[in-house]
Amino acid sequence: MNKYTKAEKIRINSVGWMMKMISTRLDSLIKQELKRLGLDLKQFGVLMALLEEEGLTQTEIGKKITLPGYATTRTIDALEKKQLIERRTDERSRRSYRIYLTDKGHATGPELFIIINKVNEDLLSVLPATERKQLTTILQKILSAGFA
Amino acid sequence: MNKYTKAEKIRINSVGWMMKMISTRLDSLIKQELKRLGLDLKQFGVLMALLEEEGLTQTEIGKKITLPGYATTRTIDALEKKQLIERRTDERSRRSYRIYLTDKGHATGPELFIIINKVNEDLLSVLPATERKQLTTILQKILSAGFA
DNA sequence: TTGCAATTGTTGCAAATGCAACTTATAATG
DNA sequence: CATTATAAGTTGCATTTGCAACAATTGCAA
Repeated sequence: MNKYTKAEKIRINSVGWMMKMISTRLDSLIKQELKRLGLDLKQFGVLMALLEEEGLTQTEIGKKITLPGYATTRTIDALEKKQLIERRTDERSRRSYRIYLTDKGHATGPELFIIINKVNEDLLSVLPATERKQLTTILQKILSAGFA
Repeated sequence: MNKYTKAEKIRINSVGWMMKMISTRLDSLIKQELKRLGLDLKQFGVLMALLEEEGLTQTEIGKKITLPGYATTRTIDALEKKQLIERRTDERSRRSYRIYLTDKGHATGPELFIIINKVNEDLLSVLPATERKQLTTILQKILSAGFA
């Protein structure tokens, strides 16, 4: 017979389970780093989306970072109150806003990039370059196939 | 110059970011599947931990699935109310419980395994066997190195 | 042994979350 | 056009969450 129970085999071999474990840890690390900027994970996500492309609607932002509408609204409320972003009227449609970073918002960019790089380095530190590349390629493949 | 902004490069190349994206999607898929069992993600985690090994203390369960103490308490409260698990006194220590699955709890095992397998299959469907193996190996390496 | 520190688990309460309903605006259809 | 459907965004409210304080027990060290 086998020295593992069924559940143990699953935990050890399940890519999904392992990804969730790692992701939980990533959240915790990032949250920790964000604390000194006074930001939370959602705000971080919205800022990253806008650093990538400004002038998005709220819905577009939500899609990009997988955030439901009501949460996007509230996160943008919070970021606007901190004066990191601003809602501008969309001249093509009166029911949507176009979201832009303020100068203060742009200034957070470098700090956020540092956090991401630091966390990625932590995550990948045990892997040689070959495996880092393999992992990157594989994840890109999964995502570009429409998963998430 | 480069056709990508800095943030876009990060999003595309960041292993951490991609993992978080995928993990969010995994949560959503699993949550969806769990709905018909009347369970949430935390309860799912606790049950998986116990299917792997019974008789753990609450703290041990929390460590295994990365759940803080207060959440473990409440999740176990809920599972006990559903009669899927039971708290037994620990004869070695009067401040901790040993948690066991009930018959009803054991019976959920196969259903949970099916969910995991299904979600994993979705996740990996675009990858050939070689890459599946690579990914598994790499993730195991990261985790066994103490990340998470 | 006694006193202090650490562990285990629980809980009150404020804050965050998620659902569903809602408003307003645009698109589509006859 | 008028009507209906869809989309964008907001919000009330109940539930869930997370922090911090707590009680109870055990470990440790003087």
